[in-house]
Amino acid sequence: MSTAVDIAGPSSPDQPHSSAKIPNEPLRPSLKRSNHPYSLSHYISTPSPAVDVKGLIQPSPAQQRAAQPAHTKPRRAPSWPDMWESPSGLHLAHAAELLMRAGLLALTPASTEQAGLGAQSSQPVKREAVEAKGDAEGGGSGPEEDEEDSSGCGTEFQPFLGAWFPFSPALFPLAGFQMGGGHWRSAAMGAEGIEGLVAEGYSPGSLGGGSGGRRKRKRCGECVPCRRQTNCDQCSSCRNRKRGHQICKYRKCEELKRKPGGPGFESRVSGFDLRGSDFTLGLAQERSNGTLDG
DNA sequence: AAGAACGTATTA
DNA sequence: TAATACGTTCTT
Repeated sequence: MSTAVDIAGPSSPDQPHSSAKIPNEPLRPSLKRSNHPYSLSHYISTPSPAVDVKGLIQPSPAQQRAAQPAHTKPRRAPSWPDMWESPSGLHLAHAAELLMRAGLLALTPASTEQAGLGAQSSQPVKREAVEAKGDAEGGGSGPEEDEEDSSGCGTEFQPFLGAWFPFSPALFPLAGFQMGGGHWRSAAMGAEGIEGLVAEGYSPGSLGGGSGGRRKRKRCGECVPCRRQTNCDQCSSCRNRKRGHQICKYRKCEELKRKPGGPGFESRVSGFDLRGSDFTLGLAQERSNGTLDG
């Protein structure tokens, strides 16, 4: 009896009726590639409205206008990515502020220290903001500056978040939950986490929200259905390809069949402890236990 | 709940 | 620009 999990399945590779464009490689090169051409510093230094961190603190009038509802009601309630991808980032910043007021969101030691300093004199914070602004605008920065930026991003990123980014890095997993579905990475990984996402097939645009649309997950390339190279041409998806826009049922990635976030998503979020790094530590533990992915 | 239909992101 | 296919909504 041949079942759906049989790689040969209803249509083995020698059968002629695989439809139009079946990749020989089950996995796209972009998925396999571990070294993404873009480093974190690229996204930091690349001007992008979605990465305009300065705008999170003091949104320009234009950004504030953009944040207004302005017109029609959304078809559905904003999801996490929607919030994350807000042109000004105001949703997330606002949420962070509310959490901070509620005492749920602790600043990193660096940030509290900076906050104290800022109470007396906002100079340090301002200076860093200005420097970061220069980076973000990337205006006139020579190649040597790029070099410096990329080499130092590992050490710059943490103060970058802790000092004047108005919320703890612990918020990043919140966004990451939805961003990556089963592939999200903890912010405890810092730059690695983000670059990991990129390396896993998330285009710069999808990460930064460039196009502002929803992001698509990609097939894992490793599950049995992904390994199939031929369409069955018999399932409803194959027969109804023109209208259905769906991949053959026997080739549908197991990972994509699950809801983004997967089982346990709710409990992980509800058990989220924003204070301190307990949460990120827990995530690391989960990861090492192998209970996180999959 | 499952499947169909559609919108649209992504890729070649 | 067309093809592919993921995500969402609608229908059964």
